[in-house]
Amino acid sequence: MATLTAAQRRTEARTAYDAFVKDCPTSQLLARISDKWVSLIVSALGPGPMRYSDLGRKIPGVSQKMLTQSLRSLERDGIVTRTVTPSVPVRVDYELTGLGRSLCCLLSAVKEWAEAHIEEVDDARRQYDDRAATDR
Amino acid sequence: MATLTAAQRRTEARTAYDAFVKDCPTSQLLARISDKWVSLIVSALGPGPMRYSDLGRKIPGVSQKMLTQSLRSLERDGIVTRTVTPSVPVRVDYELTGLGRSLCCLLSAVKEWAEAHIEEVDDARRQYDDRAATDR
DNA sequence: CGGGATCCCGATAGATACTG
DNA sequence: CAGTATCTATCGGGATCCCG
Repeated sequence: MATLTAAQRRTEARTAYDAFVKDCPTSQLLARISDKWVSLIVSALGPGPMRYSDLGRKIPGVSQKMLTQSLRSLERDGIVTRTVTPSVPVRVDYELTGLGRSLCCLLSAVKEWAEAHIEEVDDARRQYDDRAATDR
Repeated sequence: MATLTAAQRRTEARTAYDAFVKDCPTSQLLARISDKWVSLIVSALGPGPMRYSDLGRKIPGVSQKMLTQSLRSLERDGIVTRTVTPSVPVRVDYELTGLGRSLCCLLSAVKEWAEAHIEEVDDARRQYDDRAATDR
């Protein structure tokens, strides 16, 4: 049927596609754990439980907002536990669950990969930039 | 010196801190590869080279903009190669480099973890949400 | 026509200030 | 100490335009 405009066809395809994406929530989970802060937090919690402020200090450049937000999602996802000790002042500890520990191994591996290959990547970047500069 | 205001002291601390973060570019690299689209793209390229449009079709929900942008950074970082075949129409293939393949193993493992544990996470979410609802 | 650049806009991250 | 509130800057998504 040629009476459909290109825009209509695109909209239809998109609708069908959105339904498909909803059926496949793995993408959502992958998006969550592929988050920059999440990987840093989970790696940081690997050795053992930590307090909120310790996490903030250990993780370079995280804002309180993102720290709180990431920890909340991780708690909701059953990857960390949040333990409040009602002393004065309050003390809040975060710890990996079993699920979290199994994830920690993988994310730590990624973190170590980054540390191990940072030089190669840096070289590649310089080459790329030089090339781009001379190509004009 | 007590003549510094709290704001000044904070600014100083921040300046020193920024320098430290710049000295530690590992965070930047980790941020790059911990990106949602990057992990999907690298995993998708694992089996072999792919065309731009095939990637767009294989990866759920990626926009052209992010696809292009992510591929450019990955190319710059020496993780993928971009090969243009000047036919009509043009054909552009992307392929993992050796560096990219070493990363691919790790990211695929993360992706598989997500697929394997999606149910546990879903259960945890439901529990968390129920708890939150009844806690009021 | 495939691959990509551009513009516009809503969503989201970050900095800062404030609070139980 | 462990957050919340608020404001702004940046980023992602969608539509549109472009070029070979």
